[in-house]
Amino acid sequence: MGLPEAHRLKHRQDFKAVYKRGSRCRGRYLTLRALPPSYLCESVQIGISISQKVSKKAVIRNRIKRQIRAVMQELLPQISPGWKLVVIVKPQAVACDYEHFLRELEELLTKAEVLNGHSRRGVL
RNA sequence: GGGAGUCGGCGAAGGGAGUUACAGAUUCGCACUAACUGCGAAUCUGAGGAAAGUCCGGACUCCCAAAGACCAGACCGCUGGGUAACUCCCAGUGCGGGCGACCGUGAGGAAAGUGCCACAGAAACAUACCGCCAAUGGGAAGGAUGAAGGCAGAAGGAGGAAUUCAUCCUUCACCUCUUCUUUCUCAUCCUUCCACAGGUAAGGGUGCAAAGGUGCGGUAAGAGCGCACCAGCAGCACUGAGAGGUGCUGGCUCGGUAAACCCCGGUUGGGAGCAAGGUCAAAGGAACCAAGGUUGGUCUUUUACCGGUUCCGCAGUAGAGAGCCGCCAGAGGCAUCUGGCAACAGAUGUCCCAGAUAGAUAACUCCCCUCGGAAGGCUGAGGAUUAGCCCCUUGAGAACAGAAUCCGGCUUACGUCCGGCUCCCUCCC
Repeated sequence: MGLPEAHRLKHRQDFKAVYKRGSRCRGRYLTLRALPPSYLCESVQIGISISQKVSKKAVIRNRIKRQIRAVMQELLPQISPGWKLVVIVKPQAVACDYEHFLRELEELLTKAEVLNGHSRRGVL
């Protein structure tokens, strides 16, 4: 995984908690679930969910995951600490490339008020 | 030059550099308490030929108590070799296909037995629908010969007697016998016709398949009925390690199906699978079921094991999406040599080459290369045009596809590139 281990969302309970109590933002290609910080966790934890409905080929699913991870890595400094995020990939995302994901995620994170305000104007 | 066959190689995204990140190994440093562990740095490594399908064969692990014999079951099926093993691989044999290089092959037994062979067809293991034949038997017509008689006619001779009339004598007629002719009957033979019995399995038609095939003779017509060649079968000889091959002789012809049962030969404990399994703390309690049971069967021998299931609870850590081990040095890769036609084996040297577990390879920048597109310039050429070079901009550099315990195969998907050898056709010398 492209992200440092501290920023990974690994356990089933964490995923369940995000699905149960987190807010939801829908985009064209992705859906973002976000759980606000609790005082126990300090770092941002990110998980990615991609089902076989998106593509039956593991190669394609892996490529999308890697690209999303790369985007998150770039956006990581701007995210307020403590959030737990799950990115759900929609079937339309098969045709996307890195630029698409970057724009979409920045939009979704802003919508969910996860970003700490210092938007990078240069990217857009 | 074109087409084809076969063998092999390669296939992170053309080559290189860098930045930011990820995973593992090793080393070092720091923290810590001894370990485990955590943090940081450096170096190295980081998906495939199919990683895929999960179809075979194994390694490994556990369960079924252990061993032996027989049976059952399962699997295999041309020969020889290779391998840990295989339904895999190599070399060959037979058969089939191709002009050929070559390719395909589930290839023991159908003359041990049983079964099945749909539809069609007369018949699918023994039959005769159409057809062919008229030898044999039968029927019809004609002819020839023969035999015995009957009838009729003619001729001849001989004999006999009654009645009527006339006369008196003969003839005719009548009866008997002989010969000839005609006709009928019977028998035999010949010719022609019929096809009722019969002969036939050449031909037609049906079918995947129809009683060895072709030719000549032969026959009433036919037929291995005879002969020649071919195919099949049996025997013998030679040859090969073997499957087989070659030759000779013989009698004479036998459908297919064994991925139907079966027969023959060979091999073989079964099951579950790395979520296997092992390991880690100081403990137990409750409920229910069972009271000789444990390998596919039988027999024998010896010992061995002993209740089972579910739920609750258990410390800093017993984790259900899982802590550590298993878990990556291996039937390993590469090179050379030796043996072998080869598959492969052996020896020596050298190398370490993924070990994740929400699952590691990404993002970006720069330079060069190849290809495509657009605009412009230069050079050679008489020109159209074409070729080369330079500059600018933009795009592309793939397809199938992602390790999950590990190996050996098979199958499927994909693709250009590259190369070797071989065959066929055409052209030139």
